[in-house]
Amino acid sequence: MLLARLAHVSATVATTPARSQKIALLADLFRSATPADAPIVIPYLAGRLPQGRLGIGWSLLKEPPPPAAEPGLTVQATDAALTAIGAVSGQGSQGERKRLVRELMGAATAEEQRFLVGLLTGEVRQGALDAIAVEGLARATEAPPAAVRRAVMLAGAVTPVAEALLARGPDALEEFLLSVGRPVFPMLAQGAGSVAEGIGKLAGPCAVEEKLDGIRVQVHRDGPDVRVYTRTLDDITDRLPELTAAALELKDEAFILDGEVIALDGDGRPRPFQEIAGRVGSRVDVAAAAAALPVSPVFFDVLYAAGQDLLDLPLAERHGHLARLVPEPMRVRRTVVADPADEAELSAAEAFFAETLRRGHEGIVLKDLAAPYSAGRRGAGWLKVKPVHTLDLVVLAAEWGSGRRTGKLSNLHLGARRDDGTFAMLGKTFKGMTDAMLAWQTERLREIAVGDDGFVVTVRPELVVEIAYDGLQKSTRYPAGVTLRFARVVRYREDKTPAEADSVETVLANRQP
DNA sequence: TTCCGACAGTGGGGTCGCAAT
DNA sequence: ATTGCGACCCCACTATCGGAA
Repeated sequence: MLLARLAHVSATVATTPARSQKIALLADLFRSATPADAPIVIPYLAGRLPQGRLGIGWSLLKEPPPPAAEPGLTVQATDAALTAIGAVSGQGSQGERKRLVRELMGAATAEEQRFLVGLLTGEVRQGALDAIAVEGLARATEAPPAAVRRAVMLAGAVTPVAEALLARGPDALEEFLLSVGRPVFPMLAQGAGSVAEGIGKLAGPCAVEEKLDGIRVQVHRDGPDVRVYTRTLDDITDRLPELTAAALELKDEAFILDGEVIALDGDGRPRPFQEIAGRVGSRVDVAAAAAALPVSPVFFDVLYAAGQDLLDLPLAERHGHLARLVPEPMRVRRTVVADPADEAELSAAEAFFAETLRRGHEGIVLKDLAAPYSAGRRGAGWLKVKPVHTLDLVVLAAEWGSGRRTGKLSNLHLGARRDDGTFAMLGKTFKGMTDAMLAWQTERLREIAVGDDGFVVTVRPELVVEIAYDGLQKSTRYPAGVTLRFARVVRYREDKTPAEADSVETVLANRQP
């Protein structure tokens, strides 16, 4: 198959708003893929490379060679070229990689170049990624969509499922069972505004668990063999020897556990997320990193134990297995609300939330005790509740948006007031704005603009905006030495002048101990 | 007919490792 | 030694489609 065909379908999908139509377009393409093309075509149309990330970013792609006039690249030749690029490494490799990338891009037509840039940077922006591609695969192979989705979640990737389906038809889905050693996509939580709101939404018996601010891990043990995976199913076993040791201490021979890795002070308080992320990211000298910051796993779910797949069991039963398998200090703290209509239980849940924050943790997760483990879904069965802080900050500048925000001023630079009347930038945000706010702020900011370099529009510091954020983190980038975590716009405060905005002192005083 | 679940898009900061400067 | 880039950790929020209610 020619790459031109994929690129054209991708471009068509991008301009088609209806999801049903996107699925039909993808299914058509998948049906005409040969067995050799399919393992390439399907991930490509899901916005993924079969090789995973290749270390090619904007810097290697920003000045493409002139496009080819006629399409000649096949899908398989493209895949072979990318595999070759991925294999180049070591001193002086950047020049060779650049040459190979230019060679590939030079063989591509303009439409193919656009597609390749999206694919290589991970931004295909066709309004269809994994989920829609999986629907298209189901349509093309006449397999039940729900069964295909489940197989993909259990396989941890689309490609093996696609290959099996195309080779052997819908019956092949039965091969995709939960198995120890093969990671599955973890279940995720949705947000809730408050404890009461979350419990109300679940509308049934629920667990209230501490939400720990670390790195999500899935730990597999099969006899002496232990593997540790991240949320995106990267294998990080070698970076966290403590987890292998912990898993081998448990009495069962085979299990899959879901949990969080954190680090604790001598007095039991959690270390900041940044430190744990640094530890988990350290690959070169693991022993030194482990000595400097030992980490502990805290488990909250079990997917496989006692020789069985537990995914479809209700949480209440899975937790029974967890409690049997994992000793209490290695389990997340929790309480249970048996009757959401019981005022006393509700206030106990509120008290648990407050206590969790006092202990220095991020928040809580409310979990429906009847819900199965929905691998890979941001299911309604788990709801996270975190405290929200707000500040009134001054807009210092704004960046021109991209994609559907092209032509709109989008990403705001936020400043806190200093005593001398200047402002200290605390970070940026593009979140929380409706289309109407985006249009309004574009107009308003242009009125007070003092400069535009084509990327950033600097403005007179006159507009005050209320910003919600999850907390402060240390920063070397911003002048106050801190930045806002997960900042988002709540509303503009046209009733406030910059002189009434929050000061740097106020921000630092609110810092968590 | 209205409501709501699931997706995709639009980017945020930090940290590590690697290659180039 | 320092700098820039890319991968991957954490992530919030809005708009939209289409099935559920």
